[in-house]
Amino acid sequence: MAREIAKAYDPQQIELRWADYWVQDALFQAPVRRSEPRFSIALPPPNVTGSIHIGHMLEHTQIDTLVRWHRMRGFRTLWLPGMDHAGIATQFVVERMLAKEGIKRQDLGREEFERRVWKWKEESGGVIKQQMIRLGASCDWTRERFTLEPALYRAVLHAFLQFYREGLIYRGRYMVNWCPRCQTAISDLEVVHHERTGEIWNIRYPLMDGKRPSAAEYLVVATTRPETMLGDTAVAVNPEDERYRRYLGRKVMLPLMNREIPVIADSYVDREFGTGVVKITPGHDPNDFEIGKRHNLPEIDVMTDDAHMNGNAGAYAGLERFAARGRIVNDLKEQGLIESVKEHIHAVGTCDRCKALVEPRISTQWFMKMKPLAEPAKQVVRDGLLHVTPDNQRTILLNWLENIRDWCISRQLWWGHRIPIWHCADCKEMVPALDSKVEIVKGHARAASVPKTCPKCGGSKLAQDSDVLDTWFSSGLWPFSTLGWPDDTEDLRDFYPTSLLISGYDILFFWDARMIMMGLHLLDAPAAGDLANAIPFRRLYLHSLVRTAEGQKMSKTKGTGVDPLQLTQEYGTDALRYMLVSMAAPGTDIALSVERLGGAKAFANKIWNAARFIFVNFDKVEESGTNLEDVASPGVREKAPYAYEGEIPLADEWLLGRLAATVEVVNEALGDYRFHEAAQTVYHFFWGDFCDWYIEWTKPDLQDSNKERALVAWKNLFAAFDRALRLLHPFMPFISEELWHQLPQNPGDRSIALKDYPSAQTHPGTSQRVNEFANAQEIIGLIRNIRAEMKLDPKKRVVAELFSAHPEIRSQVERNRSGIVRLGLLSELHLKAERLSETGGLIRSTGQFEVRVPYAADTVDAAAELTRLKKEIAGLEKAIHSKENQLGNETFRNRAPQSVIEQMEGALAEQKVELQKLLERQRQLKDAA
RNA sequence: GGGCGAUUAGCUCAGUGGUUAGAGCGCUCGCCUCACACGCGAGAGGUCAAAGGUUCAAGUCCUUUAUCGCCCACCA
Repeated sequence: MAREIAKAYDPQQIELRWADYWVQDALFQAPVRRSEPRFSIALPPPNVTGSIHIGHMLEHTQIDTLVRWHRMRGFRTLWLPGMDHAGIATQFVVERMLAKEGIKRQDLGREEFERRVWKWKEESGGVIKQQMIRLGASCDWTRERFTLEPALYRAVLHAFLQFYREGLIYRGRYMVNWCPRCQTAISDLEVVHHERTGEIWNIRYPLMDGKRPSAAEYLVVATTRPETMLGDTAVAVNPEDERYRRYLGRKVMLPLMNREIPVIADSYVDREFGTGVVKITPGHDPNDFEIGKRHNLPEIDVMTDDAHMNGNAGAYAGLERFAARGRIVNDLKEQGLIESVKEHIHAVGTCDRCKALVEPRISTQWFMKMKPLAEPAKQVVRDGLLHVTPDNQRTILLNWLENIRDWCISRQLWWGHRIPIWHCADCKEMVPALDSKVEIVKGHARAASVPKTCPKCGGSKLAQDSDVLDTWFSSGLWPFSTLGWPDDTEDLRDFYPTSLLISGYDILFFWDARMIMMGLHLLDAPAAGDLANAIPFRRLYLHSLVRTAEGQKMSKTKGTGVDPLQLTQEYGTDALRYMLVSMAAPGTDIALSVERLGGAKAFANKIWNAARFIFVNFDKVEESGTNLEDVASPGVREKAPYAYEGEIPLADEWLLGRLAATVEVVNEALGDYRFHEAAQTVYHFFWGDFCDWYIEWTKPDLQDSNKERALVAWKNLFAAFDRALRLLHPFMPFISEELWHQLPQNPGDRSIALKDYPSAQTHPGTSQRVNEFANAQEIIGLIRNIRAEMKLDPKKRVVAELFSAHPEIRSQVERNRSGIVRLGLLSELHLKAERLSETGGLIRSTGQFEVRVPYAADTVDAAAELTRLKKEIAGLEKAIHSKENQLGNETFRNRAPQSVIEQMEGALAEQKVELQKLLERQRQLKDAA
């Protein structure tokens, strides 16, 4: 019966089918509480802001490769998926959509707006899940989580209340980063600094002369933001600065505002910079805020939430901040108070999300004390309880933890976890939720144990804080909240700490560091000091970022983003996965390459066609009465390799040896996240070893008229193919699954993903036989080289001669004569008893043997051959000299390891023999000419 | 301003102190050989950014320089 192997490899035909199958049958549901070693990993939850991009694809491919690899090696494997509500980002997306209808969120009101965002979340989350399924992520969808679902809201409440009780969360009026577009405070991390060329204005502040500003005396201050001067409450000089000492205690007139402000001394001021006089605006500059505190200066906020000038801005009230700047500069000019304007390069802070210019501003917000939390985190990172790859990221992380500052966790948004604090309208007391219970109202969670009366004044007018938490607060709980924390669940006991976190290095501080700190703090308590079991992941791998072919960061707004689904349709998911993984060397970003993608597809195509070869040819065998079951059933495959006449055929043994070696390299490489190395090794095994040599070598055996011989060949081939597919599976899950199902399987075996990974210990092969095959390969290579050099008709069979001084090699050649003859396209192969003559033939040689194809004089370009020889001789001489030098060096002989010396001596001896041959051929060729 | 990284074949990049430094793509030559032209076979192509140092031995470790990136940072 003919197999159904389509003539052309068409990933579209197979991938969707298996993607659905894997999910429908819940093949990747993680079993609880069994004895095997476990491997658990939490998916970095994608934001529900849209769809999967190529960066997710890289991340998911790397995770999936490791997850499938572990699962196949017998680990009880959990990959827990889910999504992040992504407060500010999602709210931004929905607001933008509403804006197209001309609606603002305030028009809808909080409740209706939240309803709209939920609706969006359902759509976007659904799309992302479908994409992930389509891309073959082998996660456990039965455990899918969402950061805003009731169980996770409960975890947030629990964590918040604990931190609050412990005094690690506090509320206060401080300078924060304010995004006027998003109209919320944002954390330091969410401010992205950009170098921009702007202007710096030097402005004269007249000194007060009694009751009136002096016409002649003034101080010059510099500013890049003239609009903030309306909030100035002092000017400052360095206390050591002789130039200005005499002005201390005097006042200047703040231009435009007609406000007298003092000249103060503060060591913060750099005498060397500018004029050495600084205007102090405590309401709009973080440093000035600190100085203001030191000197008890008033703080004047001159702007509104949306960055217009407010009532404190005098005549400029109502103007947008940059319009105000223009007007102010103009007015100062008219009054002759601008001393000079210069171009100035400085870093401006922008909102990570919406790119608006961030305004430093005093505001009442919630903060988290980070220093106490950072200490244990530093410890686990420093002591290696948490293993970080690449290593340089470890330093970066430690550095950041060392310099950590408090975290502003409140956001003036509507989409997120509402802060579980109630404010008493009468006495302003803050009352936390009584416990972390949640109730479901209209399908969504909220705190259930709401305080009804104020414990301080007994008042009953309690209103919940209107702010929500920074989205990273809930993300920070992800590795344990998803497993049921704060309850002591079976999943939590079984899968926590997770084995590994794979994330992009761009969110190392945002997310990874916070998970470490929060996990250590919140889960440490029961076991008192047992950091190793509180840590949220034992290993951390920071993957690279995918860039455009030009090396630019991908960006949707610039249109340089790439849709992975589209690439999938064109090249296949397996090809895209393979391309990403094969380029994923730790620590280096990936430039997306269409060429590499094409190469990856060619690889998939190669695999497909190898399968076609096997099955199409087996059809012919089947016609003669042998069933597929007879040679390829799981039981038959398992017992391979099979021997013929008491000996395992050379190619079979060699191939299995290569497989074992490949598995060993793959295991080591994946264990160290060297995905590229693992992928390339697999590639060379399958293409080079399996297709180019093994299949080519065994073709005649498969058709051997001796039925027993043929059956052995088929059995070994099917077994090898099965193992090769399993080797490939973590990298290319779809094609390997598809082809694996073409083999007979036990009824209970539902997927290759649940079968064993090939072992490096099985049939590593004896070095003797592996070497024998390698020699045959080398001889064939020499023959082919001669043929190409002589420009022989590729179909023309020729006579060749072979000489080797080693009896073992001579007998090897006898044993493998037919293969050499066939792959070298020879008519005859003569084993000679003495060195081959250069005249009348073209010779290629190694230290071990030499091969000669006799020629008619006109088939070879003697001059070209001489050039080639000369070059080869030069290279060889160089190598020999360097070895002789080293070996002649006494210190080398004393200090180098014995193995290195022996290896070198062996190689030197061989190279010397080879050099003699080359020199002799050169001489003969010259003589003939 | 502080920190981190990169510089290797035409291009994109691997490379764990130890034989004459590798891969993919591209290039050259020859082949539609009954699995595959997304293929087969054979080749060409590199004073490893520069200089100095450590070492028996350096693409690999150290120092300096140059160029290009990235991250962090409150210099008006």
